[in-house]
Amino acid sequence: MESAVDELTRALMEVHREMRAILGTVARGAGLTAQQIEMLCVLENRHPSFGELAELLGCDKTNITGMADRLARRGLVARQHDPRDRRVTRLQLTDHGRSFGTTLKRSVAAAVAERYGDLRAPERAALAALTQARQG
Amino acid sequence: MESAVDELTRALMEVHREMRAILGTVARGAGLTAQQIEMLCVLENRHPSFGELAELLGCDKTNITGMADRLARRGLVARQHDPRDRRVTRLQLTDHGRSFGTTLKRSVAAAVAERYGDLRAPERAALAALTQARQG
DNA sequence: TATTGTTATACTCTATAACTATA
DNA sequence: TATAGTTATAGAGTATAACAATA
Repeated sequence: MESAVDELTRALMEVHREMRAILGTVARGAGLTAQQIEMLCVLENRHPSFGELAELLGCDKTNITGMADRLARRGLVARQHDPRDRRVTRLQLTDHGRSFGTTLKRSVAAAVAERYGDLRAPERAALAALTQARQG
Repeated sequence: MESAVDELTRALMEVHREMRAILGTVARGAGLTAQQIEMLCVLENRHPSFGELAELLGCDKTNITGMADRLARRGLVARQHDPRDRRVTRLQLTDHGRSFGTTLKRSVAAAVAERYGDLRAPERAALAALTQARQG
């Protein structure tokens, strides 16, 4: 018999894997990678430093330089120097990046609806609670 | 105001990103990659063909060859030829791979407990049901 | 001295196209 | 002819170590 935490872990792992497949498909169709879509989504409500981005994405800060370069080359993001600490660089969506991100989110939402659209209210509430509880 | 699907998508994206960070940290500590951990987890209850593995992991089948090679080199998985169709190869956990996977799952569960441990029982049950319902 | 972002390097993940073996 | 896995190739993600600029 499984403990409550093991059961929760198994469910979260499966959600993670299915979302990874969805993001990969959407990214492929848009000529991007899943990691790039994730970065665009993270930037939607934030203007983080490179170090903060690394922590948000769960990777080393040395990776952020190259990812930012590749997204900047496509005109989706732009570097912004922090005036209060000249060591710090922040990343921002461009207007193009923001509208492109909106299009991507619509594609992801369509795939989510197809895959999870038959969810009952309790499951949806649980998912919402999962992420909202941690913001307080 | 957000639609129900948009809200669900946002929650799933956030769960995905946080699980990605957790898996990355656990993988780093174990000298593996997040993708390798995912493959070991997928193999726990299945013995899929390479094509099925590609679909489960949301990537092209050409990637599976190299991933299987690298995990086999560490003695964690083993190829198995399907006797009914000699074109098909299936992948299996070795005994070592299974016990190693159990250790990894314990690390992931510990991180999940720390991050999501304040969830109430109803939310946990709903989340567990989230993925079980879809198997029927 | 410590921190932030960068560069150099090596390995892994990823998709596309072409290939071999089997059906 | 069609399908399963492989190989070759190129680009992207990843961590470690060393570095320049700033604090």
